[in-house]
Amino acid sequence: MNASTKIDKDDRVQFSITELAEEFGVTSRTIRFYEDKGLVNPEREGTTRIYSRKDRGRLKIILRGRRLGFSLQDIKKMLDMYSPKGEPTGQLTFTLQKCEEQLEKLIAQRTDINEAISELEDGIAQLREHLASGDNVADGCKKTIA
Amino acid sequence: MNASTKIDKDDRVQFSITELAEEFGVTSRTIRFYEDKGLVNPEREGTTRIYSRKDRGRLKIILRGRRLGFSLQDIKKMLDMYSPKGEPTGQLTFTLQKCEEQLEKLIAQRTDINEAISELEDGIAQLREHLASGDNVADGCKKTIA
DNA sequence: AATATAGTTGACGTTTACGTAAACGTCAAC
DNA sequence: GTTGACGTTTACGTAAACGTCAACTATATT
Repeated sequence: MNASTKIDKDDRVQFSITELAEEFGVTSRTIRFYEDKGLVNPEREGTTRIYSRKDRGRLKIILRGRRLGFSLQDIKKMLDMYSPKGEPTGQLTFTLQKCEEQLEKLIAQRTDINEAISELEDGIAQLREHLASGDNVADGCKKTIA
Repeated sequence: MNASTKIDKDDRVQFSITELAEEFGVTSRTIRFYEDKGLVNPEREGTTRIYSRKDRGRLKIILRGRRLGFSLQDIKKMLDMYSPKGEPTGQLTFTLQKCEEQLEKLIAQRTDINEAISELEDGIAQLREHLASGDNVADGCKKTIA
């Protein structure tokens, strides 16, 4: 049980926690944390975690979900509703709904950020004026920004 | 000490905590919290906080700072460097620098958000396709979103 | 006086996504 | 037979910006 059980090289079937951690640019602590939260459930060899390709896939999904701003809770639900055998219709509509919600949130955020950016740009311009004119601001400037 | 000390109506000189809380749409607890953090320092009449117009101005600044995404710490520094008597030059350049930093952060955030939005829009489109075609997704869909 | 109203302090709770140490097991290599 | 790398569990810590609650106090009105 050595050369035969040992995996070849690149298209692995099993992965260690650190391998996946490195591959995805997170710490193993993070991956264990996801397990705590019920997002992954690797096999065990004794106590050591053994990750399958499927587990790896789930991790990929989790990480993308995070990038897209989903909470781990939402991601869990999406994954949970996926696993059953047959019709993933429920899961699909759920995911779709969550995606749409998130999309709206992001758009709202973008709006906010755009406003903040405008305000800041204006403020910066005014600050520069004051600094250039050596203005002895007494009480008027703070109204601009701070 | 009633009709004379009582403020007239609109261009007040003193404010209670709840007045300001309502005006700015925050709870009084929040305002006290800001005081804890050293952002405001209202007078006291006994134990009761009395906010001056200046305090109110500071609150305004604080709230705008929050909207612009500054941390309370940064806001505090901006405010702190303001109060001294003379040249607010130091404060101005500090504030300016912070503003520029924040502007960059916000722009970076906007970029991230825009990417996320694109990804989400794509994902949503694909989910819709699958749902429309009644696709019996086995393992391919989850690669899309979840 | 007693209730009502507003205000205060202090301390702990909340949320999210992990970090960080402690203390120990396991396995291969030297 | 020890070293070192990697792994495990348990559990408390962190950061930000408040919320919540309990127990008082102070003032005003009934």
